[in-house]
Amino acid sequence: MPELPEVEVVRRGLEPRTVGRTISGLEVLDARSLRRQAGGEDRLRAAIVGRTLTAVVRRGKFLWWRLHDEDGAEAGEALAAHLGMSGQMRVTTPHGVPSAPALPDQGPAPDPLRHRRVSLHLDDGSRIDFLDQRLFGGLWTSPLVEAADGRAAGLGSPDALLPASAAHIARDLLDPAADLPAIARRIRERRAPVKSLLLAQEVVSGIGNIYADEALWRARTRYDTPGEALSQRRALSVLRAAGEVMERALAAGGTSFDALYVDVEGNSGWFARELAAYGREREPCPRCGTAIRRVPFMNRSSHFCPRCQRRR
DNA sequence: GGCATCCTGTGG
DNA sequence: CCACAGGATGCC
Repeated sequence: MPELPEVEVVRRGLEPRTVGRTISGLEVLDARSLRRQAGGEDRLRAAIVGRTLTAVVRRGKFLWWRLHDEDGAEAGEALAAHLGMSGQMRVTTPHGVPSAPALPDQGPAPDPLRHRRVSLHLDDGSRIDFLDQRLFGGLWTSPLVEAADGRAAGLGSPDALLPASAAHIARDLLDPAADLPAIARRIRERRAPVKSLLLAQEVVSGIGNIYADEALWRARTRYDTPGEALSQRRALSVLRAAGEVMERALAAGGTSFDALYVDVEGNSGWFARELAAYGREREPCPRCGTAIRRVPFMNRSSHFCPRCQRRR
């Protein structure tokens, strides 16, 4: 579940079901999901089994659990997770899988545990399953470091500690500590197309291909406008548009095109219906009626209205 | 800073 | 068979 709103939906699902529980076991069905774990499965198991999950935190698309030892001491490292293109976190309880509905009118629900790669067993008998069709995501531990500005590291914890492996990730647009004028200035220092800057997680995090196209549509700006061609005002308007569209998507439970993108109970989000540009090639622009175009961009696609989105 | 690369799967 | 898919990274 790729972009910020979908990851935040997962974080909110995990929080009440995992915080305060202790990890009692680790099951690795596919070691490729541990690619980022130094020392592999054995080291991961040694680092997490017996420890208690005390917070679930998110910055951009990175998630992590804070860990405490049996004696209550901070463990000094986090259990980090990234969902990649196709990762899911699913919670199962001792009473069985909490039903797995997909989108409406989609026929029979697929096997809810297809592509299960790693499971965490918790002391209350529940299980967190990490599912990942394409294996771009994963789980790993990483030592905690202090955020450069000393502010809360992400959503879900008040302190400034974050995993070293996420320390290069900028703050996201739902983070109260994000400095929008400063982000806008960084965008304007660069010649690269504004869309690639929106996707650069070290500039501003959480935005992916869907919400980049949606933000640019809302701000009436073309994907290939050079960052340096934007006024401060327009750069800020693009960032505000991105923040707003992600807020709205979060309120709708995220964007789901198929059963790959679901919350911890297997439910889809409903924001796909509200997308104006992404995935709407040849459909009329909701603002001016011109057909939305799709063009190749950076090994993927950009969707835009050729009439009301301008280079500026 | 742009591009291939890591993967599996679906749809035409 | 080919194109395409919500991402991050490592390498010129």
